[in-house]
Amino acid sequence: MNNSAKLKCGYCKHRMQCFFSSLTQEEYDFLNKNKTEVDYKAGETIYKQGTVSKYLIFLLSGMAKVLVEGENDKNFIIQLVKPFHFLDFPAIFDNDMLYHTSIAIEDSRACLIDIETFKSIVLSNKKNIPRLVRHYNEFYNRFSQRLTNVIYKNMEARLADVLLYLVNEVYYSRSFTLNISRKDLAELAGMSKESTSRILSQLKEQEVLRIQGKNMEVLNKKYLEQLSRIG
Amino acid sequence: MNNSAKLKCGYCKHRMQCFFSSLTQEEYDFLNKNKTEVDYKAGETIYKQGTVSKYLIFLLSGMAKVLVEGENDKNFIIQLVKPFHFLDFPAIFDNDMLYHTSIAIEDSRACLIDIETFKSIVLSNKKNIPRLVRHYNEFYNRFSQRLTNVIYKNMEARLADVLLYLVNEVYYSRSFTLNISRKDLAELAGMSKESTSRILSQLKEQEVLRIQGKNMEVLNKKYLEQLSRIG
DNA sequence: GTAAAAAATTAAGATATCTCACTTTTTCTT
DNA sequence: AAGAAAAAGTGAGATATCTTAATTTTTTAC
Repeated sequence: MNNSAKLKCGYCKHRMQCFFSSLTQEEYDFLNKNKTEVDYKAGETIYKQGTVSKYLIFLLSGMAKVLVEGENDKNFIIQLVKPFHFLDFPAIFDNDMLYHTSIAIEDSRACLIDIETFKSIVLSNKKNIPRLVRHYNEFYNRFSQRLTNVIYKNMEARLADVLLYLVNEVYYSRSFTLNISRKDLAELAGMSKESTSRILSQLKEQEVLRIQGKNMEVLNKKYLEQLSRIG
Repeated sequence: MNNSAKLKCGYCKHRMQCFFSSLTQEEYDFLNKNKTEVDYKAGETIYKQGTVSKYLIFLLSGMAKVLVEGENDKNFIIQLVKPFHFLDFPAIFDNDMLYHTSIAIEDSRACLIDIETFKSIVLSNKKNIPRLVRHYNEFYNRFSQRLTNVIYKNMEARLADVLLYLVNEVYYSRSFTLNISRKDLAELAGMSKESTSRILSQLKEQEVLRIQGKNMEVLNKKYLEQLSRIG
């Protein structure tokens, strides 16, 4: 990982998509003074679960996965993170711990925001509070969703959910080139990579998917939506 | 459910254990004017997942369970809530939705705090923010823990976790009288009630537990802790 | 461009967990 | 206090999912 020219948040054209969409000029200046930008190569670990962080990490380009590390190289991926979103949020105003691991999927650039700076910006103006609380709501909602999926759904339904997630929230298209491995797909669905392969083959057979290596196209999205509901 | 005399938060002897431990006298007065106290009988539903709430619900006495409702009467209990803690938190500053269902386990009394009042108290003084954020951290941490348990652990380990939870965080004693059913135990561990019964019998056989109906005693806590780790 | 390494696929047997059906115990109702 | 209803316990067979191992395809490195 190495540094290079920093973006100036106050002038950033992506500002409106970002958590920091409506700060004052002083707040932007303060933020800029207390952030670092860092590059990560695909496969590189951004942070490890159980460590204390000095930063809030915000993705600027590329893509990363946030996961729970289990034993025997068995992980569970909670989400794929895209630019202008935070990776896992540390326990601010508490022990600043990070509860998950994050790994770059593509070559990525992240903005590391000093936690104390973030806290003082949040506290400086009460209009920032609803924004922060909505962030927690989203997080909570996503987590709740993931938990429900794993508990109640069978493999077919879980994999259908993953495919729909890719179409609707990651690639925004029914046809895409995967930047994650089959093992990652498996870890998103919370099952073994062998079961993932087998179900993908079935879906290909049934002409629900077209698959050629990393290229995929969802031919029958309705069917996936049905699978997601009834398994 | 029926009302009766309201507690005055500002004079409540339990104030220091409560979320609202350090408000100003005006804030307490404002809070008191905009809350309702309601009684629930054991088994009564306090709120349903997917509904919008006008209140934050804070438990004053008794006990409640917060759960995800699945199909065919198959639920997953996220936590048991004790007095002076919030039940599931609605998505404030957003759609005010509740994502889980809550049911009273014992006859209980809850304080229903008007959401707008809560929001204005939170925004009125920045010293309230860290308290709120810590609440979200706790929630997130607990959820993360639950997800990990369900994904990585086998039945023995999950049930051991539930028993340790009861000892360490619910009854604060190695011997206790259960106020929840075997089905609830199963729904805490995320498994069928038959499997729960079977494993409890095994643990009794191995003299890890003493069981007489609703009375239980953990005889070998070390063993449960070991089970929780290695399954 | 070829060899080596890594990733993906496939099939078969192993295992964990669930479901169903039945019995026993406990709780509730009158 | 008796009978009915609900909850808990038990065993056997069914099922979903994983694991292992062997094969094929893709990627990487020189």
